Amino acid sequence: MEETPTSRAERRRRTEERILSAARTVFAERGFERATIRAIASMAEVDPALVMQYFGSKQELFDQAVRIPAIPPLNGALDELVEELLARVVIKIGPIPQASLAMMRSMLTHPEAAEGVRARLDEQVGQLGAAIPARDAELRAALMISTMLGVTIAHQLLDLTALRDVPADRLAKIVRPALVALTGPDAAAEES
Amino acid sequence: MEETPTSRAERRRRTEERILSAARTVFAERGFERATIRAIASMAEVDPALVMQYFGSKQELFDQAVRIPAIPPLNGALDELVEELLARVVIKIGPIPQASLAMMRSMLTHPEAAEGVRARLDEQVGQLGAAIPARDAELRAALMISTMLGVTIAHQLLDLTALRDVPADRLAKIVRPALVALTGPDAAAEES
DNA sequence: TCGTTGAGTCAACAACCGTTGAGTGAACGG
DNA sequence: CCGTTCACTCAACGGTTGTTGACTCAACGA
Repeated sequence: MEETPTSRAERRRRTEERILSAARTVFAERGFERATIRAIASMAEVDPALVMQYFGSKQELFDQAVRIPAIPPLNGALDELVEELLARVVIKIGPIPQASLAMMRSMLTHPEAAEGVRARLDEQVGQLGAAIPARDAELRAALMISTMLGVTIAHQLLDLTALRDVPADRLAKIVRPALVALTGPDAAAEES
Repeated sequence: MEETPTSRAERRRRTEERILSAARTVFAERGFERATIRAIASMAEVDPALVMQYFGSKQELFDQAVRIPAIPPLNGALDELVEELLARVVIKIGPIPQASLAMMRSMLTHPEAAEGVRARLDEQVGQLGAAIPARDAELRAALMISTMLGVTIAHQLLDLTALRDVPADRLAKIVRPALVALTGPDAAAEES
């Protein structure tokens, strides 16, 4: 069973990843302000000073911890985009990356996190808006994103009782028509 | 011009309200953790110690500051309810009470605030669900509330660029069909 | 008029947190 | 084999924050 891999580079790599993992967990459940370097170090079974030595500051640790490997682009036909949105925040109910949860948890109280989320959402709004034919394309896209954001927050972070233990496909089935409705007016309903 | 109203009870009442007002402002824009008693006291032009003397603790100050005078009930026909929801979080664009903003700002990082918001939202979900005929009434109600929550957060707290300076009625016009879609299946679209 | 009450201030304590610098011992390279 | 490097620890500093106790002074009641 796994001999102690006493190799310098290897040990370094492992404890660094252990710290990052602990950081993601603690940031995700407490948010930036309440998360303490000491708690993260303790969970990673490491001295707090080591965290500083590796990452320089709490903010840089946060940045590295929430950095998502790639920004999955958002393009294709409108119907596929709706489905993709649903898949991302509803279907992927368990494996919503802890990095994203950490960012969302902190976005209302930590300015840097707010900026990060805003930038990422703005980007998605742009991509999504490009696929919407209606006037107000960007506005509609922003409202679609806002909707998914609200569902995610209520479900994952606030833990609304009515949303507990609801299978993903039931959520998707109900939310889908709402998203479609946001994509544009399907017929009349236009007046001065 | 307003002679100094040197009456003991009156002075007390006024500075207390000044502190509460400052608390609402600071809590709303910084959240519970980042808001400091000293900052609140400074804004109220009062010594920090006085805040403690009046309210006992930071948490009690928060409780009193975000306590909303009455819980506006939510009942009536379904159409009216949708309109009421829209009115509350979209139309009332300016005068969303600072107390509510303070609670929302803190709800992701401060457990007490989270509990308060959850309780209030659960209550609204119950009231709204009672007016929805479809099966999954409560689930649908929860998703409607979640949608409005998302729009409010994106618009008021995150300040999404696509939602900046958008007149309230334009928002309402686009969001309304989505809310209606969440109230239930209007026709077929039901299979195994 | 005079003792009492209470609004408001000042200085400080205790705890916590991010951060730092010196130090230790084992892996590394020659 | 030995000096160097480097992962890692220990103890502490400095700043901020919630909170407290003693104090001042003007309004109050008799």
